[in-house]
Amino acid sequence: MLVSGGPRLRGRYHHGDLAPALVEAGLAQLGERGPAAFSVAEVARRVGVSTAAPYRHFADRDTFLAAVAARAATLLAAAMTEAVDGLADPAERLAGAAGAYAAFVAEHRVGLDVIFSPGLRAVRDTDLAATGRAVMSRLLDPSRELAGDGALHLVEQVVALAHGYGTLDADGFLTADRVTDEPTTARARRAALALIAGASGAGARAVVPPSRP
Amino acid sequence: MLVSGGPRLRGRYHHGDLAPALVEAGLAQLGERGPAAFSVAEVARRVGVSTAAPYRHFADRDTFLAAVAARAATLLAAAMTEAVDGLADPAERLAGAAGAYAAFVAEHRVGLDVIFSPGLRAVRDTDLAATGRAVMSRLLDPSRELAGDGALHLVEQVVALAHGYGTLDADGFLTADRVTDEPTTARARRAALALIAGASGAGARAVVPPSRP
DNA sequence: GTCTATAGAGCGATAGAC
DNA sequence: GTCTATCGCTCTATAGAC
Repeated sequence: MLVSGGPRLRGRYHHGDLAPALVEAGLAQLGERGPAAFSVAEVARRVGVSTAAPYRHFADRDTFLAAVAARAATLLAAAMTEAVDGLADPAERLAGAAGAYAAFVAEHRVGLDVIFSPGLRAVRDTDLAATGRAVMSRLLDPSRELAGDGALHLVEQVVALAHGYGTLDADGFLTADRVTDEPTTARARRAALALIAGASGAGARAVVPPSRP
Repeated sequence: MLVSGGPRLRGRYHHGDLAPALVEAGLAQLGERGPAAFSVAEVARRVGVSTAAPYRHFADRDTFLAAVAARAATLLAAAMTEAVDGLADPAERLAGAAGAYAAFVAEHRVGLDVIFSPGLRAVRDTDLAATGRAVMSRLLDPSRELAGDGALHLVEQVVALAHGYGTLDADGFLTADRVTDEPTTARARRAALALIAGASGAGARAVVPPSRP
C-alpha cells in the first residue's frame, strides 16, 4: 500500500503514515527473503525512505521484526478463522485450520516459530503475544472437542504437520518433485484429517504418551 | 575432532587434514546457529585457522555449505537406518525413520530443505545428491509396502510431519510450552504412527488425492 | 597450505542538519 | 520526521608473502 502519487517521488519523500507502511513492506519482504535475511535497511529502501527513517518508529531491528510478526499473526488468525467458518465437525475445523496455517507459512514464511521466537520474546510485544494466543486457540478449540485432555498432544502433532508442509513448500521442496499440482492448503488439510483419524480412531493411546512408571 | 596438542596453538597452525576438519566444524556450527547464519569465517575461527584458509579447499561459501550438507545427509541416512534396524513392520519402519529424521533436524538444523536446497543445487555436489536419495529411500521403501502407488503421497505427509517436529523443536517452540518431557524422537514417531494408521486405516482416499475431472 | 592484509559490500545504529 | 553522512562491525573473496 503506497500513498497516492505513486511509489517513486523525487527528492524528499514525505509519508503520511510511515510505521504501518513499513510493517506492510516488512511483511512482503519476509515472504520473499525469509526471517533470517530480514533487514531494516532493505525494507526502508522498498518503501522509499532512508535507512535511518525506520528508527524513528521502532527502537531496533528486533522491535521492528516483532511488529511485523504481530501483523502476520493477525493475518494468520484471520485466515484460519475464515478457513473454518461454517464448519461444524471439529475434525474438519482442526484440519481446515491446519491447511490455512500451512498455506500462510508457505507464502509469508512466518509461523509459530517466529511468533513465539525466543529472540523476539525479549521485546515483549503485547500484540504479538495476544495474537499468538489467538492463533493457538483456533487449533486448540476443535482439538479439545476431539481429544479432551489429550488436546495439547493432538495440537502439537497437527501443528508439526502443518508447519512442516509450510516450511518445506516455502523452501521449494514440495514444488521440486511435485507429485500433484494440488495446492499446499489441500494437501496439508488432507494429511491432518488422516492424522486426526489415526490419532483418535486407533485409540487415544496414539495421542497421549504412555504414563511413566 | 582436533589434532593432538589441543585446539589453541600459538603462531602458525599447521593442520594435517583441514578440509574434513572444516566440514566437521561446519556441521557443529550449523547445529548451533542454523543454515542462514552459516559463515565461512566463523567456521575457520572455530577450527583455529585464518579466514582465508577454507578457500584453498572450497571454491566459495556455497560449495563449502554443500559439502557440509552432504556430510549431514550421510549422518542422517545412517541415523535413520539404525533407527529402523531389525524392524519388520513397515509402519514401524516408516515411523521410526520419521522419528530419527525429526531428532536429527532438531539437533543439526539440517533436513531435506537444505539437502535439496535450490541454492545448493547449482553447486551440483554429487555426494549431496546421492546421499539425499539415500535418505529418501529410507522413507520410500517402507512407504511402498504400505501404500503402493500412494507411496509418494504418504512419504510427503510423513516427511512434513517429521520436518515440522524437527524445525519447531530447533526453534524452541516445543520446549517452550512443553507438555511432556518425552524426547522429540518419540513424539514424532508416535505422531507418524497415528498418521500412517489414519492414512491407510480410514481408507486410501486419505492418502491419494481425488482424481481430477 | 597457511598466513597477513586488504578490497568491497551490507547491515545496525547514531549524530546532526533541516 | 525525514534526510545525509558516518562509524563500527561482519562477511566473502582475493593477492601476495612465507
